[in-house]
Amino acid sequence: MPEDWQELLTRLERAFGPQHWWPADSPFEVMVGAILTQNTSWTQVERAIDQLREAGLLNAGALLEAAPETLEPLLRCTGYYRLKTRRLQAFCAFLKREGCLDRPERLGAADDLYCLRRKLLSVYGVGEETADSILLYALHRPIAVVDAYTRRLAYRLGWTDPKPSYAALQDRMEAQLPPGDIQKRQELHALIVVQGKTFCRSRPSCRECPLRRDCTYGARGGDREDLVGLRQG
DNA sequence: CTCCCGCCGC
DNA sequence: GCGGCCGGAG
Repeated sequence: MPEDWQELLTRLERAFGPQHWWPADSPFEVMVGAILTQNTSWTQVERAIDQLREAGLLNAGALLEAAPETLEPLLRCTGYYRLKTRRLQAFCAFLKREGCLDRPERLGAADDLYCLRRKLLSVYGVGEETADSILLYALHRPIAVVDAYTRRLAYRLGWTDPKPSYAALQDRMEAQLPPGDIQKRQELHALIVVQGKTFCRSRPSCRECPLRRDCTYGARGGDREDLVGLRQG
């Protein structure tokens, strides 16, 4: 399959069904999750969010006022817990500066997409992927999210070099997606994550992969599971 | 042991 | 570009 992100979306949706990520959660919860999930599995993030909620700290005002020693034990299970305590509080301080401490969903309401994106990137602990996840899933802005799964999949499909830059890959996705289509962008990223966890893992399991016939990686013999027992290492 | 929806500071 | 941050699951 030549590079075609809409076709990819179609095939993944056929394989895995619609995902509807984060529809029920509050925007603030999505923002917290986006920060906590940095280099961390989502199951641990859910635990931490539950613990914050039970402690009554799942709102920006409370998080900002809380002592770091209060937050750290609750974030411990996500790893980098001291770092993430600082990042969460930095983000809440940013919400306060923007005048939406108690209305996080209104963040950047008056800003255009790229102005708001630049603001987010200026916050300590918010990089491109975190910023775009917040824009797309918490604030419902139309922007394509790139992550490690996206890079890996694009490379294995034969669409890119091994390490395309974030901006380069994002531009290529944006060039093919209907402008302003939020739902397609949300579903595409969600489905790429599912694909990345299920089949296109760092140790790929290509045998039952829905993209097997479209993928140059599998066709090149990249399926490591095929090699188990044949290699000594 | 590796891997997990990265980012910062050097 | 690279190491540090960090715990938990497989």
